[in-house]
Amino acid sequence: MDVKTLCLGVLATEDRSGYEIKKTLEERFRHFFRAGYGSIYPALKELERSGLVVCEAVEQQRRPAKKVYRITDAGRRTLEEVLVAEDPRHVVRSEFLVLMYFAHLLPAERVTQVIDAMTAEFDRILNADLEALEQVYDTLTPGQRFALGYGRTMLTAALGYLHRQRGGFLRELQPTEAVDPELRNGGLAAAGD
Amino acid sequence: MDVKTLCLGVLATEDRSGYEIKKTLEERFRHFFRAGYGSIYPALKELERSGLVVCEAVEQQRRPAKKVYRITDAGRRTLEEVLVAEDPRHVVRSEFLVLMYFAHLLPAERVTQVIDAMTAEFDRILNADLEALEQVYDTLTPGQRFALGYGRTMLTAALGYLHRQRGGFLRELQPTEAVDPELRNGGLAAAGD
DNA sequence: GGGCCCATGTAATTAGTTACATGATTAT
DNA sequence: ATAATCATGTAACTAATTACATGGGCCC
Repeated sequence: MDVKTLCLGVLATEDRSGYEIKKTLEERFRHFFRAGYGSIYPALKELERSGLVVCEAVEQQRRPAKKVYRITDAGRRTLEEVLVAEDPRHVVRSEFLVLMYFAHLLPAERVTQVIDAMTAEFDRILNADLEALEQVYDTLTPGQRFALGYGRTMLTAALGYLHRQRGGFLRELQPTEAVDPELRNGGLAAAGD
Repeated sequence: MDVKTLCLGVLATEDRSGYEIKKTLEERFRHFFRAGYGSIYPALKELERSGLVVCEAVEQQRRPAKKVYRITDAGRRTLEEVLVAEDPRHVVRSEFLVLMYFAHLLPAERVTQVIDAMTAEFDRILNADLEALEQVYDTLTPGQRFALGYGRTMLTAALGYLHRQRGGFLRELQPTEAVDPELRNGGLAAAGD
């Protein structure tokens, strides 16, 4: 499943230009898929070439003209085929966790800074991006709600974990003051949620 | 941050061959980073070329010889520099959620099958892979425990969400029987956890 | 005047996956 | 005998990112 499939999926609901598809992806797929113009425009061109979408230039007042794409019947068939045939992957690639994993090799301030930056980013996604989606909850399909709810659940869990672990973790990284074994054990217990 | 950095990080703790690095990544980074031989071997070659690791061939009885890599001082410096300089990303790319997002375009059985497969995979990672790590909890650094705990928290939250939402979601996808608006509202409330 | 939004696109580069190629030993 | 594990590597390919290139309109 690549950006071509994504575009086809977005176009299955409504005709859109490449630019508008990018906006849609930013609004709705932000927390689980991202794509830039550098992959969207070539994808649309390729979809057109293979007859899965058609394209119409639309002039606008006081705006550059845009190329609006519409999915064809062949496109709908292909979309369903792809979504039925491929087994979907769920890949997390976290340089953040890699850095945490190697925390003992780094200055504690750096670790602190990275945790706080990650917390801020998660918080922003949850409270700005996903909140905006809640506003239009009624207009969403069950699947869109499912994906939204999944994102909300994961971000909430992540923020909770960061909040609970931050203090104890950073204390453990300080080699200067000896850590009470009881406390370290407390860290273990706290990790269990 | 690429596979080169990962290898350097793993070697910062202990000398290892490419094959052993792969095993380590599978055991310990499975839920947030993966790399195959096709990226690990070239990475080690490049690290050696730039003097960040050195390599020694080790003959073994009844086993093929292996090339054990050791990190150099320059390697340790570079590793820290990279981990301090780059701001780490945390990227989720979920074809699973894409498929859920487009669930209304698919047969309900397909959606069911995909949810159940995802559930099984999460369950396996949580109960086999991460459980094995708990066995050696005492030998882990705080950072390794942090990463482990994060993974456990996320997987538990994901499994909880899938478990809670599965029934209601699949019912909503059935267009045959009309859905009681009250129930649909119930789905909304349930999504709020 | 500066910066952002709308709007489309290409080229070079990066990075990683997949498949191929080889081969001994060990366990079932 | 057959599969799995140990062990290394390359070549072709796929896919996406980043940077570049262009240009009008709108808002402060």
